[in-house]
Amino acid sequence: MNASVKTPDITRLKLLEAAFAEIHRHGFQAASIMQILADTELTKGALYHHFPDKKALGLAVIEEMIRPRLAAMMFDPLAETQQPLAAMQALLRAKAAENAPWVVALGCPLNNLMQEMSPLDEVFRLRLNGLFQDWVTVVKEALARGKKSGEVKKEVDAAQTAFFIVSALEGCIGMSKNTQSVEAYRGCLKQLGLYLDTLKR
Amino acid sequence: MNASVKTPDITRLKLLEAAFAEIHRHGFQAASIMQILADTELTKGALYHHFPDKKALGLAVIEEMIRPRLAAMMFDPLAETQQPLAAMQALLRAKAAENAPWVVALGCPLNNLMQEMSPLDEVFRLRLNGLFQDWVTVVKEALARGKKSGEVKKEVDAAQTAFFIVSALEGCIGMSKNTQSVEAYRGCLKQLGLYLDTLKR
DNA sequence: CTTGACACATACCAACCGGTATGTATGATT
DNA sequence: AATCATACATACCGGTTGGTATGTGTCAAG
Repeated sequence: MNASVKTPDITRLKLLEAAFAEIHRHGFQAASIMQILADTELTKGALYHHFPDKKALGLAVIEEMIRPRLAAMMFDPLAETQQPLAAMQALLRAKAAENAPWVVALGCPLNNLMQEMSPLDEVFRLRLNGLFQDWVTVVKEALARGKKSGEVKKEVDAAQTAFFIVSALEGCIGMSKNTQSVEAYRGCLKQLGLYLDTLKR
Repeated sequence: MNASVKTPDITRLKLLEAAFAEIHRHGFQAASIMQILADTELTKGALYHHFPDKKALGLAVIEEMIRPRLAAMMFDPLAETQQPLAAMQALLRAKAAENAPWVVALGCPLNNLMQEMSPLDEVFRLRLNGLFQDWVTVVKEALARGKKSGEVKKEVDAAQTAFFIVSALEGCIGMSKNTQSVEAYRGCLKQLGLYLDTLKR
């Protein structure tokens, strides 16, 4: 009956991708199960076979879709750098250089979910905060290495500064989404870059 | 029948206050009309007499609840200062000194709505962005005055920097909400303060 | 060849949603 | 005193939601 018979992991992946897109567009609460099924051309039988409920689907999206993307984009480039400031500057320049930054249209998937779900559901909050804290930790340890290598001022509080950098970046993305302006986005990234310069020794 | 007869503006205000709280808790889409009515001990007749639909109620909350509060808290202190950096530092210290910052629990009402509604509804986005831009403009003009008075470096791009400052602040609040940590909140505000110092001449 | 687990599809449901239509008490106007 | 708009209250409605119960085709094991 189905075109692709007996390929459960592919089906699951299709559901995750569609759910990721739908959640990114409308948020978790407003994300429609029916819309996800329409996008995937699947049925409720398939979805509820792979996920016990909507919440589990959302959590799976966080762990299996958002986390790996964020890791590839933000964690890996800072993984073992001795010059975190230069690496982050390069990262910001690369993001600013995109001709159609997708984050300006719909924002950062992680931040969107954090703002929506954290005050509403403790399980969601803990998962999202775990991912966020991992990010902050990556930046923090990179800054610590930068202090050792002499790129970063010794006075810099690595933990607080890392938290602030990630916060400011998410803030820039969020405000640019609201403004719907790539120009504002690039300007905000530029100012964040200028701030990073002040951390140099 | 009703205890307070013929007091339409009071009724309207009660609806706005309850709607503001409900929206702050659950976001606009998830805000329940029935819950607002339960909180106010009113009925649908009252609500739909004062507001044509839910959307109009939400927009009224933005203009009549969020805007004045934001203006009192953030606009007025910077209105005519010649030392914007000092004024903002004082503002940040005051916010950090609160023993139970309400923004850590539920976040900034403006930012919450921006993140949720901007990609979904253009009317909402324009209203929210209007308020946000007013905020940025207040900061921008304060920075401009600071440049004139000699407090702020001349190289500072007032417009971009103002956008960044507000973005970073909203970012700090949002991330702290997610972390549910007053300590993180204070640390983030402190780092924002250190950034402001770098704008000094 | 049969059995049974897996991977779905179909049909159905109670709950809740925003919104509306109608009824009614009150106060001001004429 | 009669009229009428205001300011609500009550009852109701269609649509959508997430979720479930049941049916069915496929494949692997025995």
